Amino acid sequence: MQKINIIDAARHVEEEVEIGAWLTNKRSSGKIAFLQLRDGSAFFQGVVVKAKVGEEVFELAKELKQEAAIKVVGIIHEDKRSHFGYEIEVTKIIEIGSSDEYPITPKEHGTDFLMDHRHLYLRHQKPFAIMKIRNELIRATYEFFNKEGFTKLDAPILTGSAPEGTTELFETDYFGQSAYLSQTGQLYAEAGAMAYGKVFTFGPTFRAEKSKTRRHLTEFWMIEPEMAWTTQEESLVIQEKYIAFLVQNVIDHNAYELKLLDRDIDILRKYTQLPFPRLSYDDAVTLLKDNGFDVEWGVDFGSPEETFLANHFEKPVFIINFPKAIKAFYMKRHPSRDDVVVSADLLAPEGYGEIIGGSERDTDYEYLKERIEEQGLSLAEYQWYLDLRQYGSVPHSGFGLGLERAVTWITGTEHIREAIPFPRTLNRLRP
RNA sequence: UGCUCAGUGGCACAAUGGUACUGCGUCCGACUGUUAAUCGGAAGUGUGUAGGUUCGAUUCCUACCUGAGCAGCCA
Repeated sequence: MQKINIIDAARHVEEEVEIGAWLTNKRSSGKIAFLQLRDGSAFFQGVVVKAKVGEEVFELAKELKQEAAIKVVGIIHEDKRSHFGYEIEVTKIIEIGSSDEYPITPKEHGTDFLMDHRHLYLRHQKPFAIMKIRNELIRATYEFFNKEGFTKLDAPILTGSAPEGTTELFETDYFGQSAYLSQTGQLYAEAGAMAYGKVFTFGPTFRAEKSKTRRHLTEFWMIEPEMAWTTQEESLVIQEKYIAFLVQNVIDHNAYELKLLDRDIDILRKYTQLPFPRLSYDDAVTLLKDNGFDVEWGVDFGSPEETFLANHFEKPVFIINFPKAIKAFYMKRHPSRDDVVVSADLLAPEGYGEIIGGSERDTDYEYLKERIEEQGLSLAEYQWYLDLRQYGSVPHSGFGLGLERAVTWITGTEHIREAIPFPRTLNRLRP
């Protein structure tokens, strides 16, 4: 007899199979019981008919508790009365691991309770669907960048200095000296681009900002591609192609999960249609003013502004060439203007905010040295970075995508803490 | 950090200045197609912490703790 996963049930119709599963819920009447099963691949139900299995098996079925681990033997049937379209007519049940007083009941629970039980909550349908889609985004990311000729180059997580200076960092002890958890791999990616042409980093990132919003985590995963011999315009084309590729792969591979989440595929399809609109920062300010926003040229946009801009276009939109004063020191000066840099943020629709930040990097040694000093950063700490401009400096561009922001947006989830297995936020370090 | 809101049995909620409703879960029973199944019965603990007002506080007041939402910061 064959052991199968639930997701493959369609290929085993009318066959007798064995499935290792957990019981998510159970309903029973006097002569028939429905066991709601999950095995990590999908969810479906087992039907236990007393007249067919006999007293003993039927009684066992009725005694099983929520989250009991069982081996189920039975015959797969196609059946429209099952949400999954298929179900298993159970002939035999073996209880492998019992369960008692499982805390997450079939009724609704509060966020705090569910996050306290995150280690168990991961078993349930919504986290299941989101984590499967997260996995697809990770898989598709590797596929995309490998296909495009990138080399994955890992940036260090422990660093000796603050790459962007301004942001708060987690500090830790490194054999008697201060070390910081990485808040970006960007500068290291630039070193990689000068070595291997096109590289991407993909790893955890830490921000000790006391942010308390649905878009922030203190620990999150970031994908940071960096490309030598590449202008910002060329980088934008890669960025939109990458985003469209991610969305398309989720549509192609996660129809089941999107259905569990009740996510509208037609909306997602719009996000695969290129190009994405590009709006200059100048024009964005004008557009916002025309729509009643109280903004002045030179300020960074807040969440309400970002939401308005992205919803205005119903697609992800690039906001290009931000004021120099509000952006990082390494961004390239605009060729004909002194007040803006060659940069772009990609704003996701539906209020999900900035999912990509990127720019062309300045290539000039003296200019970068000045800007590092201007921002009060330690020249000694950045000497290695300046070396990249001393030895064969070339035009190059890069960007960073926040994985959890992308997951939250594509899955249509309310809060970013749902987009990572064990979220770290201002008020949560456990489990 | 600021503003706003909230803290009641394992969970989710209700309530009046007079020691607390209901549902889920649990236990017992019924039911041949359920979809957070339904129906009948039972057990269980007690209003975040510390003060104050009051004959009496879950309710009113003060402080604190914890959490949530929003804002700032950013991905």
